Amino acid sequence: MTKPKEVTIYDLARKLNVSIATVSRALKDDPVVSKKTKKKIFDLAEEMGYRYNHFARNLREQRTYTIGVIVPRLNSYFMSTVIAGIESVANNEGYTLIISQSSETAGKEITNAKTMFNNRVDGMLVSLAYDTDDISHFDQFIKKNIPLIFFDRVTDHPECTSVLIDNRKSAYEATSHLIAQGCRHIVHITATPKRNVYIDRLAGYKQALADHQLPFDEKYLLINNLSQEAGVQAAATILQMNPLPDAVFAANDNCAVGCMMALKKAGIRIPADIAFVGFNNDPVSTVIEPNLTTINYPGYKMGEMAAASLINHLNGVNSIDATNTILLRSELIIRASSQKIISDSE
Amino acid sequence: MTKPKEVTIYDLARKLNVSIATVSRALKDDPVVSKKTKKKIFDLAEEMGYRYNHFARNLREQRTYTIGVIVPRLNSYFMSTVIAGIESVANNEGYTLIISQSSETAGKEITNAKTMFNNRVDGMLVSLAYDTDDISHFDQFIKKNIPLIFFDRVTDHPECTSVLIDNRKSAYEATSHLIAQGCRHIVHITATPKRNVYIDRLAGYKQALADHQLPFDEKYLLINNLSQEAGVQAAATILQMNPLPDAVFAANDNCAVGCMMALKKAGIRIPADIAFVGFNNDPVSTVIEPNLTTINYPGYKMGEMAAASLINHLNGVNSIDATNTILLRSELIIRASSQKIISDSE
DNA sequence: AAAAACAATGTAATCGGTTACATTGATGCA
DNA sequence: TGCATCAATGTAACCGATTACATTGTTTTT
Repeated sequence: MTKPKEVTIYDLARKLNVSIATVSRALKDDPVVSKKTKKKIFDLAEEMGYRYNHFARNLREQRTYTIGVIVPRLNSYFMSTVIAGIESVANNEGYTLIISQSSETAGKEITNAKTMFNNRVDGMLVSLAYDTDDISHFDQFIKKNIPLIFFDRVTDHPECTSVLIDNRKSAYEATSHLIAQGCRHIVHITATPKRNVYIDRLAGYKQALADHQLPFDEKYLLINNLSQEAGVQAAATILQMNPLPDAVFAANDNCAVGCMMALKKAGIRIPADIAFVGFNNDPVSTVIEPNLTTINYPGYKMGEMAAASLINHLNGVNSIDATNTILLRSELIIRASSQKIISDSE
Repeated sequence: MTKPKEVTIYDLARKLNVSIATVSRALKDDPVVSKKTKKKIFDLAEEMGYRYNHFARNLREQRTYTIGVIVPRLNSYFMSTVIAGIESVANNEGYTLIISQSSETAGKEITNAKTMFNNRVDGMLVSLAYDTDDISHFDQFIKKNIPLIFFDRVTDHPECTSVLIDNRKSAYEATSHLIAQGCRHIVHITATPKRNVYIDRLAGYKQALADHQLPFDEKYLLINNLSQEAGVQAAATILQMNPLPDAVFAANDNCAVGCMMALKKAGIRIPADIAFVGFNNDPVSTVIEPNLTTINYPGYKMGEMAAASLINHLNGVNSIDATNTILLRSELIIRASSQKIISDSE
């Protein structure tokens, strides 16, 4: 029941008749300590089951070697892939992650930010919630010079780097692809245009329409929370439209899938009657029938890039300040859900 | 560029002409400090932007208020739901989480355990990787009296509590359901029987067969890693079988889905030719056609229970030692993929 | 051979809290 | 009035590292 006493550098020093300074230096492999002494110290540390006390160091160094991560949700394929990328880099560099989810609400995001701040993270990686309006809860970090990097769901901030894809271009490609398939009445389902990803995808959609002399019709713009259920509701709305649209471009795969299922149930043929394009390349896109055309983008890489930038900055290797935005490549993956014209055999 | 100096209790004490002891006590709302003094201190702390230094406390108290979480993967719907449950409880109780994934490999799990240990977590919540054989990497926690709770993928350990469902019973129900539908040649797809979840599901499957006078046929037992791709390969194996089986009970939904898709492509009708039951109630189970019959179990609740037990134990409220296992309820959700006999209309 | 240079190690202050024990002043009671 | 009691606050040791600066002994230089 009683806790076994921890071994400290004092214990090691006493046993070997050296000073704690020497032990401390030896343990961090300082070249100033002789090889012989180092070996003795390493061996004894091993033998006595010494373990490093981060808190003593943190207290002294005023650093924590901890990175705070706030994501909208963990249970999306994309986000957990990003986190895997972040983790691989962070682990490698000796940083620990504190991960929390905002559950898409600004309130939880604010709470999480406060927790991170009080835990004195050395840096922050953030992807914003749907409904976050102002980002003043991140000012505390800026004020204390704690670097902050946004990824995917970013915001324009003079002091922060962003890691993301070109959402505008991707949406442009998706929409153009539908137009090339002969679609003229294209619905766009997206979330409240607070987040860059939705603003930009909408812009890309509009641009594609404009470039092909198609009018933008407000009625074809459906705003919801992009959940699968929201997709089902969107289907109901679509079924009321007259004329029926001939394509849907949804800002994520989940919502597209919900919508497709509901439309199919209503007797709509996909892609013959309505073609579909989603966004994210979620695994579900290859389960739904017909398989969903979507935009693929590198989540793992995005996590790696964000973490690497942050850590480089923390280590003073290169400053974040110079870089404002890191854009990653994305691509349109064409599957059956959008192919009205069968061009190449599969 | 220079870091603004942090405000400490010494600064507060100096400004108010009280001792640091009084400030420290006031800040933790110790009743021994007078209300007037407390108020003064709280107000000044607020005004000066004081923030609590966890590291000083941790160093002194030899606690970290941190819980380590190791899961096989984050990007599964089930696991991220569990984590959401853990997080809600931990946050509420003032604990911080360190989350990491083993990526289903023992090697990574060992590394993660070491990291957690060196970060001096107060307690551990673990769900084991596929291929973890021995769990000696958790001995270090036991030895230091750091409580350890397993959830879902558990192991029998005299010192540890487990939180899970009755996998045997669930698998028994699933299999019995298939038998009730008239199936006689039931394939079971599962993972290496190292983890309780797979051992128990297999046992439940066998038991159901035995109770209905059906023979257990080794050929009908397919072992793989339960990924979607593995499901596709399983389909190829199934197609070689003679006679063709009339049902598949897969130990997770993902694999079932992969298998179903491949079989459908080969012209097999589901459930007419082969009925399907999965496990987990992953969202994908309602996307696949026909919708997948599966076992639903409460991930969020499981996370809550595991975290609550651990924290109660840490706070000395109730000892873990007494409780060895916490079983949660699970249920069979019948959908189209297994209904050969249409009993009730939908 | 004395001085300078250097390698190896030691001393002691510091980080910011917690808390056992000590002190102070006010109140209660005989 | 004098002593016990108690509420409120203070003093100082402690947690375990880091590191600037000091010290020691050895080697190189002239």
